[in-house]
Amino acid sequence: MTETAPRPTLEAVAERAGVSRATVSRVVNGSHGVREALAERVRRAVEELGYVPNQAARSLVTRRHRAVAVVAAEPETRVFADPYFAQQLRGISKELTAHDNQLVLLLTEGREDHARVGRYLAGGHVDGALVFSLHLDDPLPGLVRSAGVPTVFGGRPDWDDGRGGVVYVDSDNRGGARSAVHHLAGLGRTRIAHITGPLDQTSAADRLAGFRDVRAGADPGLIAQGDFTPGGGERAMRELLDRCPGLDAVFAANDLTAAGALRVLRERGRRVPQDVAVVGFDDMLPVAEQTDPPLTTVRQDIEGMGRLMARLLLRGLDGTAADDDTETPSATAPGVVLPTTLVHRATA
Amino acid sequence: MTETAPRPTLEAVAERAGVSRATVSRVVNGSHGVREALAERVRRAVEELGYVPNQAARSLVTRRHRAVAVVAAEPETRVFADPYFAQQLRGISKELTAHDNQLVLLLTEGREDHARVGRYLAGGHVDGALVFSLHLDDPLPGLVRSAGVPTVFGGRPDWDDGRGGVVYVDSDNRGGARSAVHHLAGLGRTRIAHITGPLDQTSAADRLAGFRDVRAGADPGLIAQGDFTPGGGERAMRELLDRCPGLDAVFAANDLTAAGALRVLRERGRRVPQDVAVVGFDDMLPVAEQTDPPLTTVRQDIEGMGRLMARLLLRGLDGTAADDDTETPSATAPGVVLPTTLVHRATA
DNA sequence: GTGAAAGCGCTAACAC
DNA sequence: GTGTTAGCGCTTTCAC
Repeated sequence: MTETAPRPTLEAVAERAGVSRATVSRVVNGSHGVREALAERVRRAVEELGYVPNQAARSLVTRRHRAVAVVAAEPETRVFADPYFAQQLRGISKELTAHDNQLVLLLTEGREDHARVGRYLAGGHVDGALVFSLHLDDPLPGLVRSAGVPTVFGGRPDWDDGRGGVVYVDSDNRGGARSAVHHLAGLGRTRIAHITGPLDQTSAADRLAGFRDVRAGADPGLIAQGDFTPGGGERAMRELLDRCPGLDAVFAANDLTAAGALRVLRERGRRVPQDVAVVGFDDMLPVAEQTDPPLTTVRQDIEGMGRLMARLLLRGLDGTAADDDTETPSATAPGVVLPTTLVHRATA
Repeated sequence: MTETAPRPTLEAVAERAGVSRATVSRVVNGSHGVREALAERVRRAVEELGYVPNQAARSLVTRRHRAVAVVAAEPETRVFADPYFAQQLRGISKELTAHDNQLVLLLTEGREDHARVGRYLAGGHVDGALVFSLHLDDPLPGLVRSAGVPTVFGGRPDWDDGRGGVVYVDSDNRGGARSAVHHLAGLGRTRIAHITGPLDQTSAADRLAGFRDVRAGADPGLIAQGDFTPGGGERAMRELLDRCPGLDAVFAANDLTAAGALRVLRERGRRVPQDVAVVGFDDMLPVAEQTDPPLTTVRQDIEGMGRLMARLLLRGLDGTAADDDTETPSATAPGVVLPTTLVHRATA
């Protein structure tokens, strides 16, 4: 653990370049109206001294931090159960980095942490927040609101279906579900079952809604609750098979669930896809490609969601972000819903 | 995206409490030598105004940021392939939070990012860094060194086997591997194979070393290279079976590898554990409990590693951290190696 | 014990 | 165009 040497200041650079601090500041911040000759001298001095701006001093006057908080409830969401959150993080990180912003990670473990996060956000330490709020009664959204920090949500917050000006990014869960079920129906399957996710999460609720869109009058016995885990998928599949031995297709709310269902199907002697066709959701590669047989599933662009969240936030912060990108949605849209695509493998 | 209101300053609190800024500062920072009556008045004013210290202003004078960078190479490590890194992050987050430090996440995607990270670290934006460096020729460690930031590494850096003052936290990979192989031998197995991880990572190399410690004269044909993925495990297992059809045990370098090996074993008609006993490494619950049969494996306390890394760093920064904890290692130890334990399930 | 005052390093008016 | 100046909100000697 080496001791960190005193860094050169603007002052030092100015002296070395034989100009004023203001001029150095202008050059460093890329503002125009500095004669090229001078600018060059300054740049050289910066280089020679290894000058790096002191962000604390800068923040003190600009009130900008070039930092964004990412808030996620760790135990409640499936944050670490599958690579879902990790991929979003990756997208977020890329986008923030591209615009020279830092990522401050705030993980909450329970109620006690909420106060801390609220205080931090309200403390004006970051310019904005990216919040993952997937549960019905999540206190986080309210907290963030009252903290008065510009925020973009990951996943449709259930408490705001279009009224408020809540900005969020989500996958087209409902449309994706529809396409999955349509595909199954197109295969000639008539007894299509659905294993849901935990229905207090909007993504799970939306996928169920999509299923119902296509199978309006479906036998309720063909719907079983899962929880986005393989174990939940197994339980639900057994239940389904007991209730409706004649089912010929299953739409699972996510890939992990489908993996569990597949195991039970094999255990019960059903051939996939001949006897029972299966479609998942997510297209988590490590899961979907490793199932036996490989899983047909609905792909969502998870990393893209993360990138978009960051982009939207940055854009709200100032006119700085990614105007070059065609994906940028209309400025008035409260929520942005990314399309999904069906990936054909072997289970349906 | 609400507009953020102007926050109250120290000045405002001082005025309200009828004292000087200095006194408020003392109270806020918990320094002694302020009469209780005054202190109480100040606290009330802080409360009423909802005062939160401006960290930028504070950092400007103290040169401390109460922030730590976590640096990880995203594509190279298996950061997001399994929940390994996520769990470490969780441990780190908990520990940092407990000591009121923030976590700045720096993900690198390739060479281009190294310069950025180096600049950031050298820029004095954080008080220290937690760096995950698992590869032989990783440029990150060097970068961090020259940035002159207090650092703790995650995993034994290969380029420093005890000489320099490098602080790191690692699992007892070698000892854990030994216990796995001893267990297999204790079961009476005599033709024990090993599927390695990518040998440019110290963890994989150390596990191989542990295997060799116990099976000194082992037939080289009983060792096959994997890459910590299920696919790699499958390939290696096939290779092994082709070379030595009579093998009766396999020690896989991690659980994912073991999962792949298990599939091939079943496909080739070997019963587990009757014909071939299998032991993994990591005890990643979603994997180890879901294999068929459930996997016997070497558990490492991943979250604990993360916590310890943070604790060590914080301790180095000042005398602030976790002196209350018995796990804190001796001040002179360059690296800390956490014990592993064998978890018995059904494969061995 | 408490207050007054001097900066920390930077940006942004405002002069020149 | 470039320099001068006044703070941003806080901690910290140093008097009292």
